[in-house]
Amino acid sequence: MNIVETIKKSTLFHSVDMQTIEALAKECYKKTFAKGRDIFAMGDNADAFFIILEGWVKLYRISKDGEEAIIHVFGPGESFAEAAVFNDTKTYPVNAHALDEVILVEIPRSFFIQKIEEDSRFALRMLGAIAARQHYLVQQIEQVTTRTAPQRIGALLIRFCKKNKQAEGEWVVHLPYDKSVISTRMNIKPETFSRALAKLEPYGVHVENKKILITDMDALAEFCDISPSEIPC
Amino acid sequence: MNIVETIKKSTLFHSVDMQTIEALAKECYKKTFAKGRDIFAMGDNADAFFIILEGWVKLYRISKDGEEAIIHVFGPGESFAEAAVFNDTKTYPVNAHALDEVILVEIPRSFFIQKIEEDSRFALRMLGAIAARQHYLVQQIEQVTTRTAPQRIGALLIRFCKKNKQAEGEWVVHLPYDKSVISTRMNIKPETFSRALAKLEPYGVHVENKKILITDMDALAEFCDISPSEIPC
DNA sequence: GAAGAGACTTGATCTGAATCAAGAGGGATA
DNA sequence: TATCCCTCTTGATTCAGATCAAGTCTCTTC
Repeated sequence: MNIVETIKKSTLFHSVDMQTIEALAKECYKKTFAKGRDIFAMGDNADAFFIILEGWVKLYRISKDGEEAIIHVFGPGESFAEAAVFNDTKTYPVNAHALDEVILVEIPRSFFIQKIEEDSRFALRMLGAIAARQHYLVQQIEQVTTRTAPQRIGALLIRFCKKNKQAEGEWVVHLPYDKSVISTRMNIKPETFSRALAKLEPYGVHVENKKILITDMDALAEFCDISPSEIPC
Repeated sequence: MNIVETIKKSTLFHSVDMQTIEALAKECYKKTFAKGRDIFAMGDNADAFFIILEGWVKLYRISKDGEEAIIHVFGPGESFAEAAVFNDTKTYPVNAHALDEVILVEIPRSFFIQKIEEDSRFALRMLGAIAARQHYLVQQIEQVTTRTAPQRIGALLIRFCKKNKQAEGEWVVHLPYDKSVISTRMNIKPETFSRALAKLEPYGVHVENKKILITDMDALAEFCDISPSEIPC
């Protein structure tokens, strides 16, 4: 997939016209990071943000007592660190880490800001996209506190399903990264994650290493308190 | 306090020049809501957002099983529902409720968008402000999962202190709304809230109804894992 | 293919917060 | 002033998830 296509498909830019995207693409760089490499560290100068072409990136912080807290994990088509570009401090507030081999499109701050200044419609689209992400965060807060671990894990599986369609009535989810990463991202200990996944068996969730088979989507959605509109079909 | 001053003092607009604010103020309306009134409901057309002159507003949702989840509580000088104005759906995703007598400045969507279109520096400031709010939400998620109830409550008290300076070494916090609202906002049950507050006594927190006296800020900050830079002084 | 390291699972126990239950205080109303 | 209602506190119990501990499985590396 080329840069223009990637940018156009990303959630941040999908409603931006091709002309703008082509102009943007000319100013961007494709970068590859090997598994385990840091893309940037907390405190680094935030002079660019990123769209993921391939691979998975985790954003995390280390608390004073050495605990890692995963803020978010981003996959192909998603952008990250846009907000940092507008920060007063102009530095990244988190660390970014490549969970596997990652290919990114790097969008320089300078060009992005220039684009906002000269094209108000573009600025409005960016505002809308960031507001949408904010809405997602609000939902996250709601979920963390009102749902049990099995419910949250079930909801995550359903979200993964949306990307992998399968034969009628059955879905196969291939976990894109380690369970320990997923559990940390969800603020669940690995032991609890393992047990919670087992508790989903009665709702048609069958686990085989990183491959998960879902045989009864309706029962799972019901258990997780997911509204019908959010179920993939 | 007049409208211009209020807008200028709000976190959203504090870095915007007076000329723009005066133009904005001409298009705004001052509105008063009695205690207990709804300011808007989930699903309503989002054709304005608000800055609080006086009083406290809670944003909340009702889950399918009837549970109330408080997303946020806003006080004087703060703005809310800006993000809804940029949403694709263009409706409010939450309910807003007056916790006491509330005086608001209502900023119409149309004028706001027009302003963004004609003034790119203004657009950039808005992006920055929304990005900052996003940063706050990320911190919230981190706090909810990594800190105990007493730690989170202590952190809240310290945040309240920043607004009420007091005699050397001692602070008095007057809780601006009911403890039950605070506890719901923090996703803590009232019983747990009461007990957690009692657990802060050894760190110099003395409770007398809605008045709270803090005699040892350093000990409290240490217990709550608050960095020195965040302690008011 | 054997060895080792890391990822994952399973079991036992502990703990923080929710829940259930009852009572105390405070402010509004008659 | 007495009554009522609502908020808040306190106590006893339960439960979800964390922690501690001991495997098992899987993949890598030699």
